[in-house]
Amino acid sequence: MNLKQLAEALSLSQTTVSRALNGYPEVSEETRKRVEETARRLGYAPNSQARRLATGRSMAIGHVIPVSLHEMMNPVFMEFIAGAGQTYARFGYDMILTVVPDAQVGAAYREIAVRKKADAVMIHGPRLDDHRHEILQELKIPFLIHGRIPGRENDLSWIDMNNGSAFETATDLLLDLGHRRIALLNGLEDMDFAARRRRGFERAHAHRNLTADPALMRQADMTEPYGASSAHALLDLPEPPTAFLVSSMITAIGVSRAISERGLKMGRDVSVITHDDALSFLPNTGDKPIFTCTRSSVRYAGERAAELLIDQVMPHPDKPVHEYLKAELIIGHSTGPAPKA
Amino acid sequence: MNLKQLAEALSLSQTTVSRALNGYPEVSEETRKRVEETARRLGYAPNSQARRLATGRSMAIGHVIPVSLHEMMNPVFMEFIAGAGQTYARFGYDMILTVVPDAQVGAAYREIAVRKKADAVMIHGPRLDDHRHEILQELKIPFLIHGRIPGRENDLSWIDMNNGSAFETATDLLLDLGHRRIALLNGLEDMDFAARRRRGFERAHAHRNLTADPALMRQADMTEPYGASSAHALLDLPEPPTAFLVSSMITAIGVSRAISERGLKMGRDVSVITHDDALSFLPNTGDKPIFTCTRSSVRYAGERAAELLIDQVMPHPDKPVHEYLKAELIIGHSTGPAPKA
DNA sequence: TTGAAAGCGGTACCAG
DNA sequence: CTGGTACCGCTTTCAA
Repeated sequence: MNLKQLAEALSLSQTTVSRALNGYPEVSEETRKRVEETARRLGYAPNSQARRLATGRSMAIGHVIPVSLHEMMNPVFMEFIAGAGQTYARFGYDMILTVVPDAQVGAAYREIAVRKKADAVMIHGPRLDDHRHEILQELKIPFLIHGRIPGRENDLSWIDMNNGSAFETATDLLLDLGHRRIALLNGLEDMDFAARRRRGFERAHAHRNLTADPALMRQADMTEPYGASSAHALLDLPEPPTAFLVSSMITAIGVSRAISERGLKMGRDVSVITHDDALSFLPNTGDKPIFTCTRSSVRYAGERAAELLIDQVMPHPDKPVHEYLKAELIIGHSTGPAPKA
Repeated sequence: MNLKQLAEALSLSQTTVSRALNGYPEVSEETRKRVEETARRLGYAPNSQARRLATGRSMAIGHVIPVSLHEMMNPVFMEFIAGAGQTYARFGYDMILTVVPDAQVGAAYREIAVRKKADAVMIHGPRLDDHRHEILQELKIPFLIHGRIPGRENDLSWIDMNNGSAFETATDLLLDLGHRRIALLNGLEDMDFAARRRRGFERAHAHRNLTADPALMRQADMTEPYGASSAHALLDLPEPPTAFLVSSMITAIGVSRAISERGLKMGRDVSVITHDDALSFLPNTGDKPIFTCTRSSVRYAGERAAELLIDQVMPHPDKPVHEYLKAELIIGHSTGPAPKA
């Protein structure tokens, strides 16, 4: 069933039928009703490819996600995607998802732009030395960054959470509780978000004329075993930390495992604060959640990001947009006063 | 840069240029070289929409994933998607991902089919009373099921793991170790995979003339808290289980947390076997992994699924295809002989 | 071996 | 308010 056939069935021109279906004002109400009714009855829907070709708009947004060695970003990417996807569906946009090895992301973006597969694209997980935005600017395709690229905060569009201040606040809480040896289990610090978190951690120390001990700071892919083995190693030190600040719930679960494996109790013997991305399968909720955390929903970020990007694509003024999401600090069972030495 | 411009730049017809680029044999080697070289230099790539319209093939596969109340499927869906996506990229297919509320999946599939957005689609997470395949058959679009729909094992294409026998084997292992009160923490049993796992669990008991105690069987979304609270509740019973068989690593982590919260030791006081989907962010590896498990990589399933589906779309005989993935049983730290009563 | 031209299924401009 | 028609950019048949 295509437009031509539908028009014939209605004894109308393709033009009129098309106009009726697309809500043009110059069609009589009566004709419109008849057209819509018949279209529904015959199950007609315009062929996407044809419409795209004719309009020049693909009504699709592209996401290129790298499957790097750093697999740990995946659950976060994916949760973000789920949020964005819902928004796209609501606005009639398609999401085209490209999953490629790190080395091919540039090529993947280029394909999308030059073959006109999408009207805009999203950048995930920016690194300190990221160059994807340059490719995209050269290709003249609108894009939005989930995160920020250092030095390009003002002229590129992005959505991000307050990584630095969230970690500063969390560190403050621990310092307020009397902890003086605090370990940081961070993500890989060539990622912008991790670099910011570390700076926030150090800032909190600096404000009290303390310096964070480098021996207590680690960075790695945010797996569960990373949390467990790091916690064991650090607690084995002659001067072990009394608290941990962790970049991911998954890693925090590892830390909590190590703590109980040593016969200690989290929140009493060792305090833990984690960042909680509010991943749907790892709820850390209730009136007093397991982990004290800084929480910011990645899924919500995805939803908002999609809206922002759709806005950029609309025939609009396109000044860069920025959206800054504030993580909340939530007190759970995992923190308490530093034990007396 | 479009075909016309490229043809002009080369002083050739669009026809010849198109043929040269698409590897048709009737083009002279010399012209082909020249065309390819110039295309590369000018950064030409054919517009996808136009090509799709002309060929009638969209070179895309659709995935519709429901964001249900049962969020817990997400990490599994997403890992599968990541696997499939890589395959698509390799074969030059696009993946179009639609994320909608449960109630709209039918409509979403219909949209894809009738607007010709994709050449084929994937069905995720089949339920016992699933009807998606009927819609798709009516729409005459090829599809593949990740999992099986009861009663339709022979005439529909699917890829699945051996849920039943994997859980039967796991239960056997526990019974061999002397456990007689074994708890099952299953996913929601209106999902086909969970129903099969339960039957496998019961079968293992039946083979020894035992019956599994219904009081020890639970089903729910596979969260971490579900594991922890269930384990606590069950271990509080007058006759507590000595072993747990769990449907997901995430839930198993909850179980392990409950065990240590009670001052017990997993693998000595309480045994645990979990199914391990080999999610990238939850590695359970090493020469002796934390959890004894049945393991089957969902990501690999995604890769294979994509290949099978692409095969179906190719101009080919299209008998239904089935692929049966065998989970391996891997012994970790979490299992041991049943404690003396 | 190359080219002209007719689609593919829509949208949108220009007349009437 | 309705219809004719020229594209959109590519593939593919038919001729040369």
